[in-house]
Amino acid sequence: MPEKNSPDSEPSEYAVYLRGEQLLQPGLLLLLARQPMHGYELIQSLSGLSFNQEECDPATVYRNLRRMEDDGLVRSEWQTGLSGPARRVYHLTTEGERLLEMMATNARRRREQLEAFLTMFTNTRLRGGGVPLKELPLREEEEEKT
Amino acid sequence: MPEKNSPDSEPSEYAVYLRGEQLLQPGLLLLLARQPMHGYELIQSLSGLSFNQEECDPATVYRNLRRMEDDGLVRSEWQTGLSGPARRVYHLTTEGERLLEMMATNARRRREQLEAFLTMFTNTRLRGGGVPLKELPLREEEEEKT
DNA sequence: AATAATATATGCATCATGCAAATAGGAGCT
DNA sequence: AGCTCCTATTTGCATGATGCATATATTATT
Repeated sequence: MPEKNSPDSEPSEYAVYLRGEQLLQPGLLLLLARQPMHGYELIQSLSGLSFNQEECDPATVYRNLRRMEDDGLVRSEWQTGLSGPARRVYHLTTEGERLLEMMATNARRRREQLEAFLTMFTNTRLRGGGVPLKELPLREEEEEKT
Repeated sequence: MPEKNSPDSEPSEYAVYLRGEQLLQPGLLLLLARQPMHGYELIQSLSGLSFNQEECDPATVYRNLRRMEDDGLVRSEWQTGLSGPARRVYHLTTEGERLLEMMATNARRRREQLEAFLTMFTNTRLRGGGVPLKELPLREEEEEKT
C-alpha cells in the first residue's frame, strides 16, 4: 500500500479516490450526501442515475463502501427489525463530504480534459476523409473543405 | 434505460479501449492520426498536451502501443540509420482511425456524464454547509422525514 | 573511459474489477 | 413443509492494467 503520490502534507490518502476516472465512488458519495442508504438501495439508485448507465456489480459496490468506511468517508449502522435480511445503512461523514467536493473539482478538471481532447480531435483531419458510419457504404461527396 | 452500453455493435474487440476512462490511448491514437511517430516521441508529445498533464510511464506507453499493434490499430516499422538507437515508428491504420472516432464519441458521452454528475452535485445541499461554491450562503429549511 | 540522453523492452508487485457463488432472512405459493 | 423468489451482504478467484525498477543498446558529450 505504499503510495508514491504527494508527500503527506494534505489528505493525500484521498488520491486513491481522486485518480479514478469512473463515477462509481463519486456517485455513491453523492447519493449518501442526500440521504443515508444501504448498499442494495445504492445499487438500485445508481442504476437510475444518468451518469451511471452501467449496472453496478454488487461486489464492487459493497467493497467500495467498505473501503470508504475504513477511510472514514462514510459510517454505517446495522438496521434490523425490517423485513428481509439486515441492512447496513451508510451515511456520509464530514470527511466524505470534503472528498465529494474534491471529486467535483476533479470532475470539472476531467471535463476540461475531455473538452481539450475533443477540440484537438475535431481539428485533426483524418485521412479517411469523411466519417463512415459502420456498415454505411453510402458515401457521397460530402463537403471537402481543404 | 438500463441497457448494456455498447456504442459499438461490433465485436467487443474494441470494448477494451472504449471502456477506459483515461485519455492515454485516445491521446496516442490522436497523435498518430496527425503524423507517424515513435514511442519516445509520443511520450514527449503527450506531456505537452493539455488533456494529459500526468507524465506517462514509458512502460505503459510502449505496452499500449504493442497491444494496439496486435489489435491492428497501428502498425510500425523500424527506422534505423539515424542517430541513437533504432526507433519503432508507428502509424495509424484505418481500423485505428475508426476506433479513434469511437473514442471521440465515447468522450462526448463521458462529458455528458460528468455534466450530469456535476449538475446533481450542485443541486445537492451538503450538510456541512461546506460552501462548495463561493458565495452561496442561501440556506433553506431542510426537512428530514423519517 | 565514464556519463548522459535516446529508445525500447521486460519483470514484478499491487490493485481494482468482473464473475461466480455462498450465506441468510422473509414472503408467497402449492 | 417444501419450494422458489426477492432482498441483502460477503467472499473467492482469475483477469488485466498500472507503477516502478531495471535491462538492453546506440550515440554524443565530458
